[in-house]
Amino acid sequence: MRDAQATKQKILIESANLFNTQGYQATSISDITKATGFTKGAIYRHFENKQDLEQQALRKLSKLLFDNLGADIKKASTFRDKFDAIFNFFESYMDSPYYEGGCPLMNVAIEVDDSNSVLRQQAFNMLAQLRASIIVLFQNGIKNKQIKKEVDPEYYSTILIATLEGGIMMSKLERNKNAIAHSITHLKALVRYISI
Amino acid sequence: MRDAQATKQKILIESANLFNTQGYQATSISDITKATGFTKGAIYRHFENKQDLEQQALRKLSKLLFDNLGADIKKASTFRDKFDAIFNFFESYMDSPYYEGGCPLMNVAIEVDDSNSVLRQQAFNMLAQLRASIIVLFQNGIKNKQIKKEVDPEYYSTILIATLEGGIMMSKLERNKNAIAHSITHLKALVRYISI
DNA sequence: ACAATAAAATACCAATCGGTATCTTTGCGT
DNA sequence: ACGCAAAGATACCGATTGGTATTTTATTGT
Repeated sequence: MRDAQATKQKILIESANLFNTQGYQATSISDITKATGFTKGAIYRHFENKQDLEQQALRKLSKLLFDNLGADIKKASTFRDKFDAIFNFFESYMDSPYYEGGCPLMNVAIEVDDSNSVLRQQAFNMLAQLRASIIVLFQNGIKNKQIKKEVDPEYYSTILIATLEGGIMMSKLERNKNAIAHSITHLKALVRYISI
Repeated sequence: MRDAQATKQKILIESANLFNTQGYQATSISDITKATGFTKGAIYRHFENKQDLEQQALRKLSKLLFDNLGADIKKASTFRDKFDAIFNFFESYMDSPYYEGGCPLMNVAIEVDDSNSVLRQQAFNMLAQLRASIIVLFQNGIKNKQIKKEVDPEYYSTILIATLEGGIMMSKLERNKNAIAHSITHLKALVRYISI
């Protein structure tokens, strides 16, 4: 047979890219055939329907995101460097070819507000996972006496994510890095402020 | 004749609502006919095409936003109260029936990344207007010796908007006010910090 | 070498899209 | 009271949508 696994991955990668840049609803199956070179027949062999493809594509984006972010955090040794890894990761949304359309989490969160949407639930889970991994950093910082013990990890993780996501949105809209750069500068000062 | 002005306004209001909740591309003309009770004939009498309707609807949302926000800011007397007015305004995105779909600026910014899109340009202008009006507050605060003179208005206005928009996104996704509430608490502390 | 079968291409489907041309209704000026 | 023009309804258009049934192509085991 032809390499079924390879074509499925290609369809997944290309459609994830299109979904993240143009939007999920705005991307048609025929858009994906053009991008992949495969026909509808190939696509519907590997995916039940468009919803299924959307969900699997987002899962791929999510995995890519957390794998890379997790690796970057792990690579950093000091807790301050770990936060910098997060900041750099978000700044890379501006020029990384892997996430052409910006943050997949935000893109889905804004596009989908349908209550019973699986996509929405996936975005919800992504936010939970992102917050959880940041909370761990704060907790470890407190445990290791690098962060003041009265700091509320849930509170500060929320501030971090909100500022980063908002900064990305602004920088994408203005097509320059000022907003995300300012956001990161501010968050670094904040981290310094709650450090011992 | 029937009240042409009234029907145009109704079409504008209902479509603005749909665009802001479902998305621009995701809202079809027939969606609008169902929401307004008018037929396609009526819609295309008042608007050249869907793009034209989208642009006029967004302009209406933008005007509504800045009229209300401007009035709230004007009503507040002290500079601290003026900032609170901004914070309250963003918090109201969570339950105000006027902006069911969240912040129109962010919604358009995320949905549209087409370069030559008029909608994108409108969102860009909205961000510029929002930032400008916040910068004025900082400048006046400095002039009146209520804010430290070394504060950079452009920098802090960016932080404010980023944190608020990000907080709204998170709160919308999580369907509770924690994120936006934390964001506002943090920004209030920040304003206090740069106050004299 | 050749079936068997999985993978992908092709050809179609009804429904819906944005948009237009035409017809009907409404209300104002006279 | 009536004609006229504006407002809106109706009926249609080609293109595209997501999806399916069927056919062709390629690979593997024997």
